[in-house]
Amino acid sequence: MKKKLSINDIAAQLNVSKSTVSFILNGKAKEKRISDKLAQRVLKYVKEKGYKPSELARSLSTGKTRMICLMVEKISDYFFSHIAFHLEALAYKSGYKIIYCSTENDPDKTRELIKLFRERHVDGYIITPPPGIQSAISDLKNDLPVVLFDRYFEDLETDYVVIDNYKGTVNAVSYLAEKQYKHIAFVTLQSEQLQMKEREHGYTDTIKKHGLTPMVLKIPFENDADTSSNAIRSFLKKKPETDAIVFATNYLALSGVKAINELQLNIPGDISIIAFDDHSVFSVYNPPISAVAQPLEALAFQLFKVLIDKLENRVPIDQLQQIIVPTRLIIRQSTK
Amino acid sequence: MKKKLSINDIAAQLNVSKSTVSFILNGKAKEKRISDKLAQRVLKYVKEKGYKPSELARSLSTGKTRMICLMVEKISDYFFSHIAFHLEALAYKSGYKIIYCSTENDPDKTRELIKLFRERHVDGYIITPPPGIQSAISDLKNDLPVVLFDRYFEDLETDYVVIDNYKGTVNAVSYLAEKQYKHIAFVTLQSEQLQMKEREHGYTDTIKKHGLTPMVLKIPFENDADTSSNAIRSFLKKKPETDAIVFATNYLALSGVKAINELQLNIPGDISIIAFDDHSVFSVYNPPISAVAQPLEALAFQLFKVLIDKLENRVPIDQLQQIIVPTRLIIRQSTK
DNA sequence: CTGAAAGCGCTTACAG
DNA sequence: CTGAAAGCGCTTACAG
Repeated sequence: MKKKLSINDIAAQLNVSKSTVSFILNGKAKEKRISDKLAQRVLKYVKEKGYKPSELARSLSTGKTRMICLMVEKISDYFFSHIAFHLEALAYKSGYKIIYCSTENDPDKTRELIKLFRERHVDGYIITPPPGIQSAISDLKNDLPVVLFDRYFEDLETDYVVIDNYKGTVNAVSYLAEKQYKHIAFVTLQSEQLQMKEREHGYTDTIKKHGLTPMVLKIPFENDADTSSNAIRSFLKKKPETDAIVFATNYLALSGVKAINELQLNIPGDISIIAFDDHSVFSVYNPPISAVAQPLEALAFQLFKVLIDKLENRVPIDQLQQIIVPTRLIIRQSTK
Repeated sequence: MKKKLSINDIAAQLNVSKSTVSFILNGKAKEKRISDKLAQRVLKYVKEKGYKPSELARSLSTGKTRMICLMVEKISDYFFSHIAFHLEALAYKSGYKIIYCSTENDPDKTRELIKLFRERHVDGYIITPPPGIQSAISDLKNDLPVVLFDRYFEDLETDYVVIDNYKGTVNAVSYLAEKQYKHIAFVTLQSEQLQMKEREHGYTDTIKKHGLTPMVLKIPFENDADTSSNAIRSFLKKKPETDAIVFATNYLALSGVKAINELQLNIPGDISIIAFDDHSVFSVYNPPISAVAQPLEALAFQLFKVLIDKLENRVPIDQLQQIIVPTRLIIRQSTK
């Protein structure tokens, strides 16, 4: 392995001090009133030699690592892996790198992860917090920029970027109600997470507004495809009048389709469905499934903007930035 | 923000030199014959104060960052995001962190990314290489451990972990042939990638072995769901005798299902299908889709093992490690 | 058994 | 306009 060049080598070769080289490399030549001639000479040499300063040394010196920690519930989920993809593109343009990790919604694991990333001095955090870690988040945000997403804490003031969960189900249910569906059910998870609560409220409020009766099925949070489709099947047997279902997540909708098929019912002939949270397979499904879509790229954009504005001091560290991104109702063929 | 403790503070408080503290913290107390009493005192104090050495400073000093670069085609793909998830769990246990990036199969972007990660001194690389970057990979692996996965180069000796693509389609086609299907088609992408070639060879060889006639449809690499399902539909119109299809990727299979539905054909009544590469939605699809599954966790395990064995010098740097992981044929209801 | 010192490769206040 | 020097927070060969 060929020896890596250091700024000392460059300085020695060129007979200038390494401060001068450093200033030139960091674009402070003008500011430090270094002659254009010298600057050009250094730049040319550096380019020739393909010298790149060590980010490590720079980090130790500046205290900045240009790394962002992306802490999601599970990186392999459709939603999170797409956010990761879009964030990467944005970070790339700004010279930041992203380290990810999965909390699996476990508060202890999350606290441990935060500790580990602090040792590595990442500059900022993007987090989908599990329940009960308000104090860890609070400590963290005292020291570094933190933006929560997907969910936040009502009892903790933080920056966050979320979608309008409430409005999302309001739109879905309103659409169905206006199409004259009379027995619109809601299938959700047993979860205290804010975003789930809000999806449910959007459903309940809209159902009532239209003078209909709410029918809610709650499935245990830990479930596999079979247990949830079984639960949905028995629910439908008990409520055969159901003519439409709004699902609180995309995977619940897939289990729902399975249950509906098993009951030999037709979508949308017998039952129409709308899923919260779009999925790339929905458009190639049979039938293509209507969805309340989370605008992934827009979310990632807002997330990155909120964080980078703090990292680069464009927004005061203590100024709250709370962004609510609207959802989009995509009607495909799973609704009449 | 409370001032972070440094090793100097610890040493000063305890009236010992920082070398001693460093040795104790790194478990070299015995080796350096430091008294148990002193060691205990230091450890206790460090624990009390919650002191954690700065990984950054340690990295600059040791030249190791305990970071691994995971460079995949696209982090949001089902396959890659799941590999990322499993790798994270393994890395976590070993004290490594993972930085990801997406090449989008672009050689120039990939070369640029490698350059950026080298500046950051990551310790090792896990890469799904785009075509034509043999020389960049070759340079890289001269300096650092690199393991390719999903695909590799026939003209470059490297460590790699791949699945047995050839055997994967052999198994799928054999299964169908033994079930007496006579007109088994293969739908793949126009791609020169090794893994695609091998899937195709597995198909062709097995078809011939059974005395059948190969029918191959190649869809442009850049495609959306509609163009591919259109292509499949016209293919099926031209070859109405087709009684089974093996798809080279999971998304092609979804497009295929769409095309088959549009033609009012029944799965598996009229046409049976098997997809290469399982997907979490397959089991909740209508009908559930049979698949040649890539064992995600096993792949991640092998990948990590190959890399970590080199990072920790358990395997000589120049000893090639080339692992081929078998696929698993999962029969669901899309085949009779 | 333990400490003083050099070194990793940068940045930046300070001095001239 | 430019350089010598300190500092970021560690590790580790060397000396005693």
